[in-house]
Amino acid sequence: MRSAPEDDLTTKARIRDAAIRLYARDGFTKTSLRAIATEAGVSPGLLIHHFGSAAGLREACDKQVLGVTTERASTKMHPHGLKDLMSEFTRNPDGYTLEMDYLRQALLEGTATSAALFQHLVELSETVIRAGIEDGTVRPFEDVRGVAVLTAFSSVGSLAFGPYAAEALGLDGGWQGVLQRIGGPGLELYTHGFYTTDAFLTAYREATTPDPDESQEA
Amino acid sequence: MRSAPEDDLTTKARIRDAAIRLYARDGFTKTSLRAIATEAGVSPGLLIHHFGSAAGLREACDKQVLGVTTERASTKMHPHGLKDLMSEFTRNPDGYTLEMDYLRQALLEGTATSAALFQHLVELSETVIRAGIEDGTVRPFEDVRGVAVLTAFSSVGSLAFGPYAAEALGLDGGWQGVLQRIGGPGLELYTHGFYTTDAFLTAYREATTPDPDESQEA
DNA sequence: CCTTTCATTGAACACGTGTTTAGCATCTTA
DNA sequence: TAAGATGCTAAACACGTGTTCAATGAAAGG
Repeated sequence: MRSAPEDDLTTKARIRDAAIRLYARDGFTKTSLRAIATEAGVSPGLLIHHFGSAAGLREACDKQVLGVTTERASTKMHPHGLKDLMSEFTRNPDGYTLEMDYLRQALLEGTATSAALFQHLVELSETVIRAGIEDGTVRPFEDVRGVAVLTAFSSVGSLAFGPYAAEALGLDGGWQGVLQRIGGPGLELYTHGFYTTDAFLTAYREATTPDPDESQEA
Repeated sequence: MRSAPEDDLTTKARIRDAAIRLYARDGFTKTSLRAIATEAGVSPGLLIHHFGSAAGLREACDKQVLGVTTERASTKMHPHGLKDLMSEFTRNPDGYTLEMDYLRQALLEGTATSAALFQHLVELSETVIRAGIEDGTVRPFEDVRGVAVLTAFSSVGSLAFGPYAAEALGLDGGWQGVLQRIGGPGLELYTHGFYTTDAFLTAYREATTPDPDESQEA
């Protein structure tokens, strides 16, 4: 009783897939309707006949990519943390690259979609962190949301700037190789920390909690 | 015996500054020559008369912004770590916003400039980390460059996606407020780590060091 | 079979872009 | 003062963009 999936072999779906491919590869602003039409082997007018406008096509692509990724994410997310998703990813890295590159471009685009994407990731991080605190594997941070934003910065940063990091690390292939290289240091950082002492933290706390009677403190 | 600085009041400099302002605010692709001309109170043809082409104007802007920021960064970087730069920044946050927003756009742009910028930041992070390891304040990581990439992800992420995080945190004003909010959790994370146990790290290490004679290990 | 609908195309249009060109005014310099 | 360079403008050009429109082909339905 599927409604649309069997519709996925039509020219309309072919156009959509071609658009997703080019959007993911070259970005949204640098991809013209004519380029998509050529990629799909079709005339430019047909695109807007099927999707109404360029914005309509973009919307359909967003819906498609967001649909499959959030579906995958939610099914892989509920049981435990990111572990399943990470192992799933490392098992078949190529299965996600198209959607990931698309999300990367959407993130770099600088529109309301980018903001929504980022904030969605923050919410997700916060949920995971709270669960980790609950079962005792994650430190009970005061500002959980702040930590969630921080981890979101790392995740999103690795996705958005992974290709550049690949060059810096002498790897080839975009963010996929970077993720594997980064896993070790990341876990090391996340279990043992970065500094050897808590001098910086205590100094920061003393500096940022300026109790009004600071002279009487000693 | 200054060569150019006194030239900084001419219309050519006014055009350049107007361009930097618009580039920083709206991004490069969304800023047209005509918009810059209007902002500078000048005719479109004058821009290319002074700078040869749109690319020439862009280049001049890059040179200007990169010049002042790297000058500031190097003078503030040499003595100690980021501490001076951070305190300097928190003291007068508005003094850097224009250049930072410009760099943000350059980072999000997705050209060779973005990659160069990121890689420069990785080098800088690595230098700082190595210095920290030397004086004993930073943990002696195996993969220093990997950690440098990781910290670069965080820095660049906070710059690039700070505005979105501001919305997620209920702050207003872009990445400036986010940095202040993030400082505490960041330091907490960097001194005590994220996890409470090293279970994840050891599990990862066991999984990723598959010595060929694993059965004889015990 | 005829008709009606729909997918598809090629050419055109309006618009915004970077760039060119000719002209004008203004300032410098001999 | 006359001449020449320079700062600057207005109008136009070539080009790429998204979009429209009339025409054509094929498939579906009565």
